[in-house]
Amino acid sequence: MGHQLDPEFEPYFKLGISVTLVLYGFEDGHLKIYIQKITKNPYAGAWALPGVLIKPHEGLETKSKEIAQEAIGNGDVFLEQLNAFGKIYRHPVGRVIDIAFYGLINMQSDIHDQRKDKESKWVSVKKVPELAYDHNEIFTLSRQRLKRRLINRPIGFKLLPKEFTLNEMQQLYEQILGHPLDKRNFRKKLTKLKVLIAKGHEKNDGPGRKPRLFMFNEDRYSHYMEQGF
Amino acid sequence: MGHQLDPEFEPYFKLGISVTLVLYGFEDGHLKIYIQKITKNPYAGAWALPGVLIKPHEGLETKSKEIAQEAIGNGDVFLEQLNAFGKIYRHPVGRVIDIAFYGLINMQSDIHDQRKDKESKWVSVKKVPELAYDHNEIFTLSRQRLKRRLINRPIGFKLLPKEFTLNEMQQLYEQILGHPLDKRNFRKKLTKLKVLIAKGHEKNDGPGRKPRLFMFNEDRYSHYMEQGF
DNA sequence: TCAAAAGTGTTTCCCTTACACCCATGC
DNA sequence: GCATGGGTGTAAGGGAAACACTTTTGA
Repeated sequence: MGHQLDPEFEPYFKLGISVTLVLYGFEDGHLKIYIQKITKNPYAGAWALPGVLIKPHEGLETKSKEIAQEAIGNGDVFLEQLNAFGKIYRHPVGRVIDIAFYGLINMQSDIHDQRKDKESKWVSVKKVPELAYDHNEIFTLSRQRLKRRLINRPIGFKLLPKEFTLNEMQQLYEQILGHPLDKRNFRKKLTKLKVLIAKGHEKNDGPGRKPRLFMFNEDRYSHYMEQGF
Repeated sequence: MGHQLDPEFEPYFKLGISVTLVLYGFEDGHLKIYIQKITKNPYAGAWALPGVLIKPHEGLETKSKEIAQEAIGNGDVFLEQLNAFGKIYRHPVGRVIDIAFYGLINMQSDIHDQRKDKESKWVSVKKVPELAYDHNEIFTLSRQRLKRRLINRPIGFKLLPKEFTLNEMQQLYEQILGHPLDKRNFRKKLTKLKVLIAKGHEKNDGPGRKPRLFMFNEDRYSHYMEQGF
């Protein structure tokens, strides 16, 4: 900033702020999140969500995109702020307030680069291990938010490939909502919303009938994104 | 904290964090928020939401309660975190990240003390003036959140006096939602939810029939607060 | 007796839910 | 031909929305 700090304010400008990201993807019928191993002490060797401390001149949204860029080589993905986490002794180095974001990516096209500098992996949301700091708490909150958002907005598409089958989409919804859905009712609702455009048929490797492929209708999509269902 | 900061982390722990509060009340059929005049430069004389910078050992929730305590002499009110606001040049003194909360109070019983040290007032949400910093943006977001919350949770009661008439309650809902409601449908819904307990009749000063008074059913209330409608 | 506010039911429509069988394909 | 996954329709019930008049009271 270049400001000379007024001494009156001096005791206040001593906090750290970190930005943490819960990145969601959908692959092989499973909802997954991205985690990485911490390389530095303290907590070296522990799994954690990607995140960094910010410097005074850095912006929150910008930084969250940078985290995505480092994780998957792509900073141009859907991100939304979750909440601030301010437990007083949260970080071992000093007082840190964490601003958490969650992001939704399409694992087929949005991952441009798997990171090399740190050990990282995508884990099913059902098998998330113990994480460092209070990251399990952040993860839990992000799941609740994702569920709420899915009910009110068509964010599901962010997690699906360009072309997808209705059964894939239903699997995704079931995993986020945490309960099974009726196939016919699910399709009826989609039909009514008119958000889908039919494409051809996919080659299916296993046995069984070839599923129909769909894309989503961008116009309708952005309409519902603003207005809600 | 008493920590000696590792030099590696030194450039990071230089930010300021403020907590800001949008306090809502309902009076004379109007939804209102609490604002106060800033006494110090910069921005001296401008209206703003109540808020303060925090020190490294202070907690976010604790601080938001302290702000309520200073504003209305009562820190025991409903508060919920809104969002972090991180515009880089938001604060003239240095980089400040603001964590905003909103609160709901009953103006008849929760205001124990009107603050004396600063000029302050309650203004209708329809007449909120230009505010300092980015407080108008925070206010706007808080209104959206309040609306969303009202649809899913019975938070309306937080804003009403212990005993209230159905028309008062409907007015409140209409103001938060921003559109008129049908009187009969509104009452039908309330009846079905069984959240109300009938009390006596109020003395009405003007002309017109005496309205029935109601209290809310605490058990039902907390049930819906957890589960949603 | 008039003005002002409170109170009260019915109908229609649409969305939600529950539910079971046939179709295409690969092996 | 059989196992595997994909696809389809109908009926019943419940909540949402539209809609207008009567009652009580104070002046």
